[in-house]
Amino acid sequence: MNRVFKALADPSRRRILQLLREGPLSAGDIARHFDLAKPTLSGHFAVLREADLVDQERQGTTIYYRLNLSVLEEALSGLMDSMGIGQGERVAHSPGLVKPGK
Amino acid sequence: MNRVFKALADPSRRRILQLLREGPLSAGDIARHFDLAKPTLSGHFAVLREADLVDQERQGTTIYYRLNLSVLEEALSGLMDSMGIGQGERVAHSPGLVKPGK
DNA sequence: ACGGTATTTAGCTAATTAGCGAAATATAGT
DNA sequence: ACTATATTTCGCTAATTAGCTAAATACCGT
Repeated sequence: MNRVFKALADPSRRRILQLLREGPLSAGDIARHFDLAKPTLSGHFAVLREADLVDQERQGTTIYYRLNLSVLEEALSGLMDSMGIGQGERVAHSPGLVKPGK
Repeated sequence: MNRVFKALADPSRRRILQLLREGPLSAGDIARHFDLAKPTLSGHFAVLREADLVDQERQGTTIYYRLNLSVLEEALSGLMDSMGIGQGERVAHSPGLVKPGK
């Protein structure tokens, strides 16, 4: 859980997670959105992977990254709980499920 | 907002925020909970202040820190929004107010 | 086996960070 | 003015981090 917050501390990494929100992307796809060298991005992927925020899947020569949303949710709601934020229950907006507060 | 996540990346600083959840505490009060030198803690306070996560108020010779909950909420819900988490509205549990999703 | 594409690993540098002890500052009381 | 207490600033060190280029690895097609 500490790894998650460490991972979230970098803006590029937060941006990567945002991009993955739409669906899996290859390392190259992601790199196209940044002005950083591939190895630099690769390092960011490693950090996200170690925090378990993304999963990796090789498909031929390209590697796809997929957002692990549950880990992010867990960490954020864990922090919110520990800070006493949002003790309410969460109610879906439109076609909705009820998610318990913890 | 980047400063907030940078500030949250350190476990000691998260712990400090947690302690402040109960109410304002002096630097010394907080220091008592840690095994760190005062100057080290003072550095953490500075980071939290720069992130606007806490307010400082001098009272005589002691300085009190108060949690700035709204900034924390803002940052966390901002991230959640950008990640597509929690698009539901938040409903208070018991004696409650309704907080809009964004 | 070779050549091409995708990605990571290795090795480096510069910047940032967390920690410390010692000294400085600020306020209160005498 | 002096002493005591609370906290910060200064100056340092060791560890971590983000960035780079160059080289290595992995897989595919021929």
